[in-house]
Amino acid sequence: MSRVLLHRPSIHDVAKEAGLSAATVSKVMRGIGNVRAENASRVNAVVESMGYRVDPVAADLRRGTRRIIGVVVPELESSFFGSLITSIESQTERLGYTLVMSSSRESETREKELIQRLQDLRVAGTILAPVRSETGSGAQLLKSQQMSAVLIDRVADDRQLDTVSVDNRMASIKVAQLLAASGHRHILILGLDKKSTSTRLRCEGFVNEFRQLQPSCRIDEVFTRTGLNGLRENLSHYFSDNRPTAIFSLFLNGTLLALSELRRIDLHCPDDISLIGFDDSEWMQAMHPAVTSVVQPVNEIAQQAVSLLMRRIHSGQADTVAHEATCHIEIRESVRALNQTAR
Amino acid sequence: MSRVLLHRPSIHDVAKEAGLSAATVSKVMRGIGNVRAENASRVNAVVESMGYRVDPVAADLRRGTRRIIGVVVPELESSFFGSLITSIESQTERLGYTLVMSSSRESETREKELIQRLQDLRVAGTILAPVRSETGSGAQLLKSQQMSAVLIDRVADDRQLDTVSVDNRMASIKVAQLLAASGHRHILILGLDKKSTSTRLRCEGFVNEFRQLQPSCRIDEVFTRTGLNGLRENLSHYFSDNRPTAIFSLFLNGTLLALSELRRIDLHCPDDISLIGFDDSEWMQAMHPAVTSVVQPVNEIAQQAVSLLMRRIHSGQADTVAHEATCHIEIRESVRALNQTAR
DNA sequence: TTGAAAGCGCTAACAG
DNA sequence: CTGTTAGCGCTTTCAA
Repeated sequence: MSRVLLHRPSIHDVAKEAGLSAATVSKVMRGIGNVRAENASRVNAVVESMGYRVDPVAADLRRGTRRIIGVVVPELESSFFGSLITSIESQTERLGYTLVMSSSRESETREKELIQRLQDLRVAGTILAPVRSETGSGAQLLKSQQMSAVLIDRVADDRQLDTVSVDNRMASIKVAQLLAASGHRHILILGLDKKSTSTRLRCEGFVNEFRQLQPSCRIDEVFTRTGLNGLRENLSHYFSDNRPTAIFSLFLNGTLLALSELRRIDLHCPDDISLIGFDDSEWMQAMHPAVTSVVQPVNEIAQQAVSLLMRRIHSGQADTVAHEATCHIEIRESVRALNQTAR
Repeated sequence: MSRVLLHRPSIHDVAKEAGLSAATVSKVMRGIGNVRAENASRVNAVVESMGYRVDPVAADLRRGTRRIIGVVVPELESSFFGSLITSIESQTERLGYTLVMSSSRESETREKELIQRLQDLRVAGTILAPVRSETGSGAQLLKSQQMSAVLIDRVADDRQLDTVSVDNRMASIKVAQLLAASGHRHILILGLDKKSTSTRLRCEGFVNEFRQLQPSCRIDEVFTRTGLNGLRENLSHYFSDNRPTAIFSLFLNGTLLALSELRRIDLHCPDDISLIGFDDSEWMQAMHPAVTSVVQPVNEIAQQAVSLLMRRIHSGQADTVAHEATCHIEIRESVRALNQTAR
């Protein structure tokens, strides 16, 4: 005897059709409370036939909670943040949260607006990967609004917010050890602007360790403030007078650029020069030579971020933790020992 | 005289504090209706001092609308979908919508679940970039639930849903024209599996046009069903007996792979062989040689998708449109004319 | 085991 | 111009 509904059925429509109350239907939907088996199955039948589905927004409103988590990243064009978000998504949806993610496009102003919007949405929690400029004004807002939040990736020490980052220094130390053990003495470090904390840590970690392992070493640095093309020019110029035996790139496109420049000046990798760089990419294993890289543990970062966020959401006050995930080096063909002697 | 509130202030808290009604505050917040200037500024003052912000979720509930748009893409790891989403985001947020995006991770099952979840959320509209398998079951769900939706990217003809795709055939025709005009006769086409519609169109478009322009041509094809590494093997094997004068890659990583393989067998690009490929990437212009590529108009796709979706949301019934955006070729150094004669 | 009533935070209709 | 009333769709007492 069901009338045709113009709009989607509400819990009351179901209740009416089943000859029960909305409260009972609600209990059945959530699988809790004591409902007579007979009534429960009647409700289920009606739900089925009407195609009823609980409106999570209305449910949240009533409950006074929002099963939403906000994520703000500086960009979505790179595979790093792409896979990070993908991983965060699978963590959070398992917990029943909906993700609202957006890109600040490296704009600090936009970052703040986005956080404000998340705050307006009354999200349960926020995961923020700050913009490069790192003045931390987004984080500031998170704190002043007392939002449950965790900072990831480009993270300055923070005493009020949980943070998850990668142990950049240790990763670079491992690179230094690898190259030193392979007999390299003359290294080129390739990077973009030197301002960001992670770049600085990667640089420092390498230089300190390498100098210690190979006191008679030479470490050159090629940086730029004018993007990839600027870096290419500097690199080109550098290679006109210099022949390091290994290149350590601090970011993905630097590795690609190095590959291209080596080609141009006809230096063979790894025969003439070794190459290792931060960030792994799908094509690296299919390349010739397959490229050795420092891989950031994206899943661990995501998993830690989500679990810290959950802790923060549920336990409110708690001591802040700063998790540092460990990178590992994916050894492939592009790094080779200098002197094939011995053994 | 304001008490300290434990929770965030509601519109009633503001009303009470301002000595007015919630309805009046609501009018002020939305900047509509007639409110005495004096009262309006009092409301604004209180709003300011209490830090009040409208709860868009509650507002939507009451209004019976959801200012949410759902987006489902097959993956977020590639820069294509990353920038597509970034572009969609800036379009939709200008219109006051919040984006809920997620990755189906190339899983058809997951795609359906995600759409179902968007339906549960009562989203105003959905933008779907279907998974590669293209059986269209996600699209089917969209239709059967009568959701406002538009399909993008990998799109089969659809009579019930608006679609936005790229004119793959025409793009490949342009590539054929470029290579033919440059005197090439022996071409290698590089691709992943040949099942997907866009791959097929790209292939067909090129082959037909090229054969017509250069009747005495030879077109080889190297594909694979075993990922990038499989493609590399096939490519390697191919080059042991063949020397085309140009390579046309149907996807981004293919271009990279070709570059690497050319390096391995010491063929110089573009002196010995020309290279052009689908999808543009930041590094291409910084490479040596800078890589000529077919660039998909991401912004146009996003803009069309959003405007078609809005039309669908607001005008409900309307004839379905299938928009095809035009690719352009970014000419750089990797393609060169064969015979530098004449002129 | 069930349902009536209240109300999450907001907006819309309408009477004053 | 303003306030009262009545919900949006749901969950949660709490009395029956």
